[in-house]
Amino acid sequence: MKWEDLADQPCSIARSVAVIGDRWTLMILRDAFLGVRRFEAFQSRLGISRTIIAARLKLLVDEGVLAKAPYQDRPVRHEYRLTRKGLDLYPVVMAIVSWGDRHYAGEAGAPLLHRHKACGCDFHPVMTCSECHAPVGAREVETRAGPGAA
Amino acid sequence: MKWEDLADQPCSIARSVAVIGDRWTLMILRDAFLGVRRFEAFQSRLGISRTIIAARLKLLVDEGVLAKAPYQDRPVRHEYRLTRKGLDLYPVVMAIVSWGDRHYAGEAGAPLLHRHKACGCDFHPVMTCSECHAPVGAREVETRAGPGAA
DNA sequence: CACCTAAGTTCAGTTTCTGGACGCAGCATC
DNA sequence: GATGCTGCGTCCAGAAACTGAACTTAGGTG
Repeated sequence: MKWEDLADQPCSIARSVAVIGDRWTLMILRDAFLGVRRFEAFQSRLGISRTIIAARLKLLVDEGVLAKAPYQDRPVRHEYRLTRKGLDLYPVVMAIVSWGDRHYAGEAGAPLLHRHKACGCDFHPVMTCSECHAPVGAREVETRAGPGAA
Repeated sequence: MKWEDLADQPCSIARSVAVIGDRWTLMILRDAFLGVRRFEAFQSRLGISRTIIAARLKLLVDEGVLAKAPYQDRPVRHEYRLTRKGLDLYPVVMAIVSWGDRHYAGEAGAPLLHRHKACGCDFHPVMTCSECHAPVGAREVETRAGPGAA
């Protein structure tokens, strides 16, 4: 299977991974959630090839995860902002952060802390059931084919 | 920045992405959560080069996400099982599924349904605050440097 | 003995990624 | 009015990753 074929699979993971599953795309999204908006900023923070930055940003814009908006005229300059669809990736990013905090933080502790403005506490994300609101673990779920199956 | 340097960054995303941020690794993890355990099964389900399967499985075993256990002697055959650390990736996988369901399922609906055994309902994951148990959105969080910052 | 399975490994050819140089538009400075 | 700077890209040759197909190993089957 080629990676472009992933988008055509009857699988939400495959379709998502076709967009965000790239090596650097997740790092770009991390920075986007931290408030980075400009090409130069993404490039200098990540320290990778401008070619890749350009290609990844274009893919994310094409997919509607980021939107390009002018922030000045003469010369026209654009910035990249998370769209609603992009903001919906927050649980993905936080789940990855949380896993990294748990398994790779080491002695020093987490590199970043996240404070929930509503309650004022530093928190970590907990995945809960949309129906009964209890935390859900891998072993407590049964999977079966849905309406969009092949 | 090189791909391998990600693991040394003072950032939980970078460190996690160094392990699971590969396109095929996430697909392997999807299958692992669906119960796939054997080399041949991963290979035939994904339809990609055996070389890549072998390399990705080895990385996941080296990182302690999967564990290799013999399931028969004469000849010895091994299977790959999710470890505790691997099972901790469930929120990541479910968050990706959920995003794909929302933005790429189309008319047909979700390819897979997930039933929470505890309450018996089909559900989607909701990210909540570990402290106040309320759902958390991207805009409701403040980030700041933690003890493990550079 | 010939053929089969599971789990890899090896290899040559192709694709993708990479760093570094370059292009370009509009200022600002001299 | 030539030179330089900033922001945002594109281009190119070399390096790395991926690919399919064949091969290996260790035993099982008819």
